[in-house]
Amino acid sequence: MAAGPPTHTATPASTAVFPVAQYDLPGTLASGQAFRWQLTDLGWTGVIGSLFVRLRADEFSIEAETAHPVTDWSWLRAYLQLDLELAQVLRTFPDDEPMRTAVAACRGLRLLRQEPWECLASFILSSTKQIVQIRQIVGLICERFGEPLQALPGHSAAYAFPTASRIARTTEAELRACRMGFRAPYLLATASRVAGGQFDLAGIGNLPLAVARTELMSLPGVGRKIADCVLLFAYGFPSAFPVDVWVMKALRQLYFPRRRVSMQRMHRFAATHFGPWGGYAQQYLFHYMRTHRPSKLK
DNA sequence: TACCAGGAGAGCG
DNA sequence: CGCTCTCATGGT
Repeated sequence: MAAGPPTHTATPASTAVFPVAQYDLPGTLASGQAFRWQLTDLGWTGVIGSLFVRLRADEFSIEAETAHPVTDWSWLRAYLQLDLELAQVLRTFPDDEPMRTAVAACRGLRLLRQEPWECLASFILSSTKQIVQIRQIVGLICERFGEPLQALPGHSAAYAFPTASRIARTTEAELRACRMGFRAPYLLATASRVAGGQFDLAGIGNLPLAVARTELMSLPGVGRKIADCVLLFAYGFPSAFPVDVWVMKALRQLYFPRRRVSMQRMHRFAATHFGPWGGYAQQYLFHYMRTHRPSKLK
């Protein structure tokens, strides 16, 4: 099964190559910040906005292909955050043993810049779910409620992430049929508020971090952790520091090995200890714990 | 089989 | 406040 050269019957596709340094594309796409990327034998495939995208990477570049003509690739540069100087970010991390270990173990790990609604909805579905299950649920709602898209030859059908108004027009039963359980009423209610214009997702990015967080937490099914994920992964607030069970265990184990620390104190510690790019540091700790010491939890 | 998962919200003391 | 319980489902 090969991609094959473009034929006269196919929609003209586009290809672009971006030089990169210190960019671990597979690690980044699989690190639990986005849930739609899949590794196929032709590369990593996913959907950004309403475009099917295939990515391939080597040490020095990322090659992107779309099923439709593209001349302006700025949307992809933004999604992959290609203009970020990773070295300058790493330099702001605290110079301590846990951080050095995590950075060494996750060379080239990056943060993506995702579309706010997709990010918000995905993380509402993430609560107390393993990443594989989140991917499955997200896949189901895309198949059932997302707009069909043209994929590149050799790839299975692709769908856009369903809009808030489309989700708002579903029923709780339809959503539960996507295996999301008790998260269904949360997603439905939040989609209704966004689609109905009672909540301004587009304006969140212009607010100060604390205000933006409070706003997001007013949505059904959105607490501190999910709000921080959206602030970090979609709006790019670099100091937003999501604390989930993995990060909590990492912080306890690495920084407070023999002391009981509450969630609130941990947030205070994180805010002061990890600096202006704390969110980035958090992703290194999260990914390090998940990929390098899964058995050392507890 | 038992335990746990990128939690949130309600109820309680 | 801060703690505990429940919620639904499937992976390991």
